[in-house]
Amino acid sequence: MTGRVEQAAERLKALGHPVRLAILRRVVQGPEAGTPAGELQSRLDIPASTLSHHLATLADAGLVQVAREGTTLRYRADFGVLHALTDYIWQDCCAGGAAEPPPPSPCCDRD
Amino acid sequence: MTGRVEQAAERLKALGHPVRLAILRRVVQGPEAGTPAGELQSRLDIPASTLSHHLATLADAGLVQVAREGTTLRYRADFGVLHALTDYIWQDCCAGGAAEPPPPSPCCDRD
DNA sequence: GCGCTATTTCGACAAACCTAGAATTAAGCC
DNA sequence: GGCTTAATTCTAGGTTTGTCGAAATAGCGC
Repeated sequence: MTGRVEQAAERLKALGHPVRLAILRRVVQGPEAGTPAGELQSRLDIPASTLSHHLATLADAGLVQVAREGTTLRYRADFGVLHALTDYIWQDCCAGGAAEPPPPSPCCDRD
Repeated sequence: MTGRVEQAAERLKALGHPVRLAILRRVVQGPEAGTPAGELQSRLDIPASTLSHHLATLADAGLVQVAREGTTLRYRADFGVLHALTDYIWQDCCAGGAAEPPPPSPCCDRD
């Protein structure tokens, strides 16, 4: 069983790489149905195997989800997980600190 | 020169470790003047050298600040940096996505 | 200066990560 | 089945990380 702290750490680590941050940005700005891996590859101009590796890291962390559509795989961001992560930082990690946390994101309740 | 993406990635990576997350939590919950390294060490029960290594990682990333007080070093969280980081995720990385970002933290404007 | 305490730096080792070319699987089409 | 495209998995390399004991540094009091 993976604890909450470990899960948050895994997700933060997954975000902690410039290429993966760039990937996520592209995925977020892409269509809601998901962005094909090939499109990410041509846009970011990195080898397909390297991209695939980073995508797997993001997917393993639960930050993005995959869906097959014929031969192409579409990746889309999981905003719920992303939200839970930033919430975690302020609610579970930094609660009780000297600074007021930001509001617990009452907006953005998709899924 | 380190770009904004690289900086955000470095900070996220620094957060992406269970022990460092635990350290940060302790530091946040400690006194505003900072928590001595020795107290962190006894509370978390990890070797001093290991702790020091993680503290250096957090400090290099700018997430915590150090201040000497006699022979003890006090570590305290930099909430401004922490805030800028969570804001970055939603404003610079995930802007324009399908989900509404959380409000750009109108509260908590310390620093 | 000497001793004492708090903390870091050094050194070494194993484990994990990043990169990317080559080989492989998956799906569709003829 | 064979061909083509899309993407992953395999394999291998060099680099970075995590851990921790031992040694070194920093500050204080005598």
